[in-house]
Amino acid sequence: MTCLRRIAKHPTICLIDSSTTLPELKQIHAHLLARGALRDPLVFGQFVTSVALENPCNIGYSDRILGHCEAPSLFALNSMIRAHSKSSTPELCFYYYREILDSENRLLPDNYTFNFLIRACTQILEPTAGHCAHSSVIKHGFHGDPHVESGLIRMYAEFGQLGCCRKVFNGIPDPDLVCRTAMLTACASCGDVRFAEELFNEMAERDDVAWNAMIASYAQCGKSKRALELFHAMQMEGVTVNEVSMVSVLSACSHLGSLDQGRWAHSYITRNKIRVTVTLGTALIDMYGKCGDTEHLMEVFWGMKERNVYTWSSAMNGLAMSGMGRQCLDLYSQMKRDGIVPNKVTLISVLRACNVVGFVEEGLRHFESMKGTYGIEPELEHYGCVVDLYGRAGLVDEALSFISEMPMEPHAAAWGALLNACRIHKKIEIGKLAARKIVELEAKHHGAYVLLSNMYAENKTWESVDDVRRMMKNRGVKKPRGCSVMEVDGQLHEFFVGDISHPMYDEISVMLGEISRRLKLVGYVANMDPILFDVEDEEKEGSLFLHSEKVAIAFGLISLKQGTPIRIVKNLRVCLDCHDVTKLISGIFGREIIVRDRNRFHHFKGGECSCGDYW
DNA sequence: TTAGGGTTAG
Repeated sequence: MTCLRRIAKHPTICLIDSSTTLPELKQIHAHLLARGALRDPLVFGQFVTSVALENPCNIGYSDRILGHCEAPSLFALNSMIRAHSKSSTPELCFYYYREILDSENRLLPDNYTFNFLIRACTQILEPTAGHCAHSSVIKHGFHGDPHVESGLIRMYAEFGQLGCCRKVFNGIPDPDLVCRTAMLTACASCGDVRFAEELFNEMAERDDVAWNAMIASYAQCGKSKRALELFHAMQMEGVTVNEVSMVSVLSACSHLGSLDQGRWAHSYITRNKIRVTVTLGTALIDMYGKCGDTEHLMEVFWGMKERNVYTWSSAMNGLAMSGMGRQCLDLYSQMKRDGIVPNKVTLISVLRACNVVGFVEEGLRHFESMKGTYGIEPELEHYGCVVDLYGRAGLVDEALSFISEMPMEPHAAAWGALLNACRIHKKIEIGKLAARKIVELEAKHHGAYVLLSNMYAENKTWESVDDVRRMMKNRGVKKPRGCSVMEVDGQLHEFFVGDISHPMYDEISVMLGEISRRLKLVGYVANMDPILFDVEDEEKEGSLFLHSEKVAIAFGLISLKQGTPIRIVKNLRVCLDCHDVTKLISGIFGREIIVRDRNRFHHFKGGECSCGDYW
């Protein structure tokens, strides 16, 4: 097909490809002009199209050629809209659309025009322009075109306007598979995964793309288990699995922190010779990072032939999460040496890396470089990282003045970072201020109450602890239920705080007793502070030993053979007592325990934790 | 001679 198309082109135009430079283009252009070839509208159209599409750097050259052309064809103008819709200048599509409408040779836009124009509106995320384009579609009678309709569904989904997606979809008398799949994705991305499911179930025929769309929808909305189940159903149906399916599967494994299933997915890719594209490689890196396996993360990373900014950022994020700040910063230097330009996401990993190793000066330098060197405007997340950076280093006053000088309204997370620092460095007054600010911003932010109460408790000001508790109850603030997940033989086991429903709870209970006995032998005294702020379950149970990660560890000790690390994923931050106990268990039982909490990994080994007791 | 649905990092 490609061959035929290429033969259809003028032989000189066939020389233009993605590596063609501007001087080479000028030569080709001069050659065609000298032979009068460009007088043929077909050759002219092919020429501007190739110039604009083959190498995005040359779009400007096509713009200039078109500027000198008295009556460009619809094909040439459509090609320019198409090229700009994919470029960094999608707004120029509207200029060319206007050129069509105002053309001296009375051109009329066709279905191709609208298809490309809709893509441009999607690209620039401009709902007003999108609605105008939609009106023009109707005015010119192209609303029945399936290419245009699916484009509109995608566009409205990007705008988050699910109602508009529905209107378009419901207006199609007999939507084809492509439109149904576009609608399925639109629903899921706008938060209605149930309707997406309904559409999927109603499909009379489903191809690999439809299956991939449904799996991706589950993975993206956090229904990771469901995504994996659907993937297995897809295999059972004999539908071809490709690299797109595997990206979503890996993303689900990352979310679950399920290393066993992630490893299985990796071996599936190898066994089935699935092409490891940049995207798939990045998903593998992300999976290993989020499962705390930095060794395989680096193995995949260095094994990749091509790496983009996503690949580097994923690897850096994985290292930072595991507390390997130095390695993360080394990778950052290497990335820049390789000519990859960092973006705002990369910088978050850089700042977090500085955080975990306590490099305040270096962190501030990178923060400054964002705008100064890379022209990236720091966002709330970056400011939050700097507050954390100061706070962890004990520079609480500096953290406070940094927040006060932020160019935008600080968000709850920035104050939260300060509050955490105040708790650790025992700065009650600033802590109170931070907590008040958080509650002002988010009245039901349970973390603020918990940290504040914790701080009072450590300071032994019990009346204030009671006040905070009362405030929480009056305002209906509830701490989310603690949950730890661990995997044994590919099976996920969930443990909720105070939950005794696990079928092996009797054995777990015996192991908890054994842990308790051995902890006492080494002189462990329960750190009772955390119990003070758990106004819900844990207090009622009256025992810190019901915290979900302790139960999960006990289960790990009895169900995983010696030498196998115990890997746990927790939905909240690890509490002080669990952290102390886990360190001790790792020493007493000689087990490596890896806990992923809400923020990072804690690698417990030989009585120590990789976070250095700062989290 | 040009088009539509599914995939990656905070």
